[in-house]
Parts: sequence; C-alpha cells; structure tokens
Amino acid sequence: MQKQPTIRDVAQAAGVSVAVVSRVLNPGSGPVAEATRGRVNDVMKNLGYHPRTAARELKFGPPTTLGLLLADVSNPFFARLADRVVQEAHARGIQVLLMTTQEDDQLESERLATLIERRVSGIIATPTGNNLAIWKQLQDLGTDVVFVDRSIPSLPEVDVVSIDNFESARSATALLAAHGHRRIGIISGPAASSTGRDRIAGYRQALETAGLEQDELLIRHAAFRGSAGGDAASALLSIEEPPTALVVANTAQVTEVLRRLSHAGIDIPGTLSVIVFEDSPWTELMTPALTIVRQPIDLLARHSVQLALSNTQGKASGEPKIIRVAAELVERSSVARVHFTK
Amino acid sequence: MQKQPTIRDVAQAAGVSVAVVSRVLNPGSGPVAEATRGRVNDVMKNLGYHPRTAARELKFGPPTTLGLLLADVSNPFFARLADRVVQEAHARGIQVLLMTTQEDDQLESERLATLIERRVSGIIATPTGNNLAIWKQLQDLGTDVVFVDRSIPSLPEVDVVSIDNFESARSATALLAAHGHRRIGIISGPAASSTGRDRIAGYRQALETAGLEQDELLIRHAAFRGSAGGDAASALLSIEEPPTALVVANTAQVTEVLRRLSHAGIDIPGTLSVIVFEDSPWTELMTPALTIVRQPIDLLARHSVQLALSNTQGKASGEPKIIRVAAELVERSSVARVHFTK
DNA sequence: AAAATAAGTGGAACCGGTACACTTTTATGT
DNA sequence: ACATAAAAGTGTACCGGTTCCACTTATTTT
Repeated sequence: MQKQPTIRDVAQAAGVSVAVVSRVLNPGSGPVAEATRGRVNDVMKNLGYHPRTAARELKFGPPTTLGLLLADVSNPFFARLADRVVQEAHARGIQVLLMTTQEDDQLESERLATLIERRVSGIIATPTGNNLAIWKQLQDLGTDVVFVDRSIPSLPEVDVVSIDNFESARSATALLAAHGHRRIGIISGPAASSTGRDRIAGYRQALETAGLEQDELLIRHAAFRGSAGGDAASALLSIEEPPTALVVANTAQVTEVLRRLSHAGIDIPGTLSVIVFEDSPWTELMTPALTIVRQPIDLLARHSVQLALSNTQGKASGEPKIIRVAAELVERSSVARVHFTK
Repeated sequence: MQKQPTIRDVAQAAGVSVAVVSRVLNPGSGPVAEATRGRVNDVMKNLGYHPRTAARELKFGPPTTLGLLLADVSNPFFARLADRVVQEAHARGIQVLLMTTQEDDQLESERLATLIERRVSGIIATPTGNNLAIWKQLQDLGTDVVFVDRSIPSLPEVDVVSIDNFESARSATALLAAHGHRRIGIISGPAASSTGRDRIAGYRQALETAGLEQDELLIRHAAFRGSAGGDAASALLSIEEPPTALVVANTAQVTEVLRRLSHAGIDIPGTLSVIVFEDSPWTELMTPALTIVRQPIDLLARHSVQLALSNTQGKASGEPKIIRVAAELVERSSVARVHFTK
C-alpha cells in the first residue's frame, strides 16, 4: 500500500512549483510551456498521481455531485430512472450519490442531512411528502431541488418533472369505457400523494365524460410499500357489484395486484380487463400481454438532470419549472369488450 | 440564498474557539463543559450550520463513501443489488456513489479514475474483465475492491462475492435430466466471463453425471447487452435436433429469450421446458409460472459491503476472500416430463 | 497549604488543492 | 540594440474542518 503522492510531490519531482502543476491539471487556468507540461504529465503518470476531489471541492462548492434520493431502487420504475439519471449525469461529468428512503420520512431526513453536509449541487428526489422544513432549507442554501414523479403541493417553488398523471389515468379509463365497461375500478397511490390524487382526478373526469356513475367503492388507495395493492384488489373484487375493468395506477403495487388476481383465479381479460401503469419488458410476456401506460423514463431523467444542474450552470431562473411529459397508452391484450351479462 | 456558516462563524457566535466547536462536533475527541456544549449546539441550530464533508475528508481518507460500479441498473438483478447495497451501507453510515459501465471497458476506466480521485474507501463492482492495470492500482492504493457476481481470474487477489454458479447450473440441469430430458440447451454469458464459464462447467457436470451426450451446438454464449439472447434462442431452436429443455443462465438476457420464444409460438413447457436465472416477482405471474434459480441478493449485498469496508474497519486480512453463497432452485411450472416422441 | 492532577479552552499548524500577485525569462517591434 | 510586452514560472494565502500542544483554572492528594 503506497503512500498517496500529493501535488507537492509531483512539483518537486518535476522540478517546478505547485502552481504550475495545478495549471497542468486545469488547462486554461494559466500558461504552461509545452515542454514543462509534458514533463509534469510524465511525472504524474510515473507517480500514479490523482488529484483529490475533496481538496478541490474545499474551495468551491462542488458542481460535481448530484444527490439522487429515491424511494426504492428495487422498483423497476425507479431502477430505470436511476440508470438513466446516472447516464445523463455522467455525460456531463457529474457523479451521483444514490440514497433510498424506503418511503420513510425519518430516513429521508437523515439522507437529506448527509446531502447538505456534502454540499451537493443538486438533488433529484421522490419526496415522501414530509420534511417540509428541510426541503425549504435546501433551497435557501442554493441547492437545486427537483422532484420527480411526485410533488409536494405545499412546496410550490420546487421544480417538478413527472408524467401527466391526470391525462394518463383519464385516457386509460376512457379506453375501458369505450370498450363498454361501466364498473371501472382504480387502485392508485396514497391519497396524500400528488400522483395518487392526479390520477384519481383523471379517472373521475373520464367517467364523467362517459356519463358513468362514480362509485367511491371502486376507488382504492394503496400505500407504496408492502402488500397494500393486493389487499386493495381483493377488496375491490369482493364488493357487491364488482368491477369488470381495473386500472392499476400505483406503479409500485402492480405486481402485488397481479399476483392477487392470479391467485384468485381471475380470468384476464375475460372476467376482468386490466390496464397497468408499468413499462417493464415482462408486461409483454404475460398471458395475456398487458395493456400498459408507458412512462417515458428517458425524458424524465433528462429533464431532471437538466433542472438539477440549471442553477449551477448559471441558467438560474425565477419561476419554478413544472415539466409534464406525456405518457403513452400501449394497447395489448388485457382489455376486452365487456360481457353484457345482464 | 444564504451564505453558508462555517465553523468559525459558529465559534464566534458562541464566544468560544473553533477547537471547542470541533470537539462538540466530534464527541470523544476532547473535553467540553456541559454548559458550553449546549450553547454551541444552540448556535449551530440557529445558524443552520452543517459541517462540510469535503473539509473533513481532507485530513483523512474518507471511510464514508463507497463506490458501486454496476453494468446496468435497469437490469432488475443489479437494481435489487443496488437497493440492498445502499441500505447496508446506510446502516453503517456510509454513502454510495453509483456508477454504471454499460459493459463498456472504456467507460469503466473513466469511472474508476473518478473513484480514485474521490479516494473512496471501497468499491463494489461487476467488472467488464478489462482494465486490469487500474484494478491493480486501486488495490495498491489501499482501496478495498470487491467483485460481485463475476470475477476476473487474472486478478486472484481481489475479493469476490457471488452465487455458486457451478452448482446452480448443475442442479438446474440435473432437474431437467431427472425429468427425462436428453437434449438440454443452455444460454449463458460470454465465454470470457467467469460467470458464463462456471455455469457451463456445472451444466457439463450434470450431463456427465446423467450419462447424457454433450453437444456443443446446445451451448450458446450471449453477450450481456442487446438482443444476443434472443438470437441464441432462435439459433438453438433451428438446429437439426433441437433441445426439449433450456437453461437460461444469462440473467441479463432472460426477457429477451422469453420474448423470442413467445414470438416463435413455442409452448412452455409442452414443447420446451425452461429454467431461468432470474428472481423477479413477475416470473411467478407468467403462464406458466417459471421455474427459477433464485439468487440471494440480500446475502450478496451484505457480504459485499462488509468486505468493501473490512480494511477500513481494521479487519485487514491477508488472503483474498472468496464468498460463494448458495442459490435456490425454485420449482414452479415451466418444467415438464419429456415427450417420448421417438 | 503546597504540590500534583485533571478539566476546559485557545492558538496555530496542517490536510491538498486553487488562484492571485508578483518576478523572471523569452519573444516582438522598430 | 533596446524598450516593451507577452509568456512562463514562483510564493503564498486561503478553503473549512481536525488535532496537537500549551495554557489557565478547578479539584485532589498528602
């Protein structure tokens, strides 16, 4: 285990001052003779010298790190978002510190404290909905905060990137209505989440347009974690006049819901037509292939990273940005015309 | 946007020296009167003071950051690994810098350079197989390197955590043989990857034990990325005497293979029995439910983090550690007894 | 009561880079 | 050839923490 060489070691070995080495390290920061530059570079290579980021960051806040605070990376949606965010960031020479909250606001506040101490330049997050004071503090500190997929209404000054939840749920519901379904159920995120509320609103709008009766029994909120989705599905199926179609608008709970339907022996789409908010390759492999709402994760990632670095890159803006990208309804085989049993 | 308070601001506001504030910050580093401690804490709270990690890291290498270098987080296996690694790390107060290589050794070398500059204390990685010199340098620098899921044979001094690839493939193949299959195909990772080789070796062992003929046509290597898996599947099905059973031992390509089989209208398990290395919830939702090899991701993550921090935590060891955890064969419905058509 | 010990605090060097102000060398113009 | 400007290089303060050491005051010990 070698001792790590410092800039002074390099300077001495190359017979120049540290200032010159620093200039070689940061081209454009000052003149260096070609010959000297070559010599210094050689020495650095020989010594295996690598400048320490920590030392560099001490002088200026680092526009070199970004915090990515997600609920749960084992959820494919977040996993793919993470993948794209990391790629986008790397393309800009930025590193990503990944943290997870497990939807726990206590954990969230701890993670945020760490991010503050690291003085990250930006944070991309799926907020739990609490810790309002900390989010505000972050912004006051000049950190670019971007909420992705969800928002917190009481923090209107934070940038938000998400799909158009209202329109996505509306069009999915409308498709079912167009297939003749009159009892359409929906399982969405917690009522406290912006995502959940917007999707329910879109759902209601579609019902209204189609002239269908709204039945609160058909609307279920399920927590993001645990088996809440499965329970919601069971509950929906056991009501007096069960739905003939179902929109699963809680991404995190899609597999839970499907598992429950499968165990209950429900025939899709014979007994129940289904549309899910989930765009993983396996949805196409199912029997039947699932009709899905596809979220353009690439766009979400690109916009998020851009916003999270916008202030840093001088493009400071007055107004908070709200970016809504359109989701795509992909029709496959899990939606059927309704059986007119009565 | 406030100016960030420093330790000196706190010291002044509290009417003490910076040394005292530092002691309050690091309990155990020296005596502080109870009254003083309280006053300093109050001031810190009022000023919204947070010590800068960068400054702290300048004095000692940071045992506070870990690099996680994965091929691709959109692959559910890696995603869940990332999730668990992050949780394990957080439980120890460690942060995780997430990077992806897309299996590209050029990108890998760039990411590694960044990790060196950051002086991370440990790296958990799925190596591409190249960049040998850099990996060696990392170790010389005292960074704890842990390869997870794969290894590089020419770097025997690096710790490795993986499932028992040989045994997993052996038992999967043996199960198929026990169901009467005599033509068993396998799609595995690149021949250059340790994972691919070990799994093939286990496969051969099972065939030998069962007294079955080995046919090189039944063994296919598929790259981790792209549509290689699908092509391998098509190729397998079009040989003169096609297999009646298939082990898909390349985790990254499982969905590609299944998609191709599905499009080809192959009946599973009627025409083809299938076992896949993939432990996502959806494998149970398929029709038929897939027989899988389940990788104990929790264990992989826990051991990886432990090893990646072992030197840091003083538990330096002479010998490189090789940890193999057992994978579990979960029998479901995608394996049938062979049809004796001849 | 004097001496030894412990507790609480402050001063300043240090970590490894960056950048400003400054000096020395080389090139340019007439 | 000489003045002058541009290029190359140096010294050093600084970023924001940590820590060693010296110093003062309070508490014990004999």
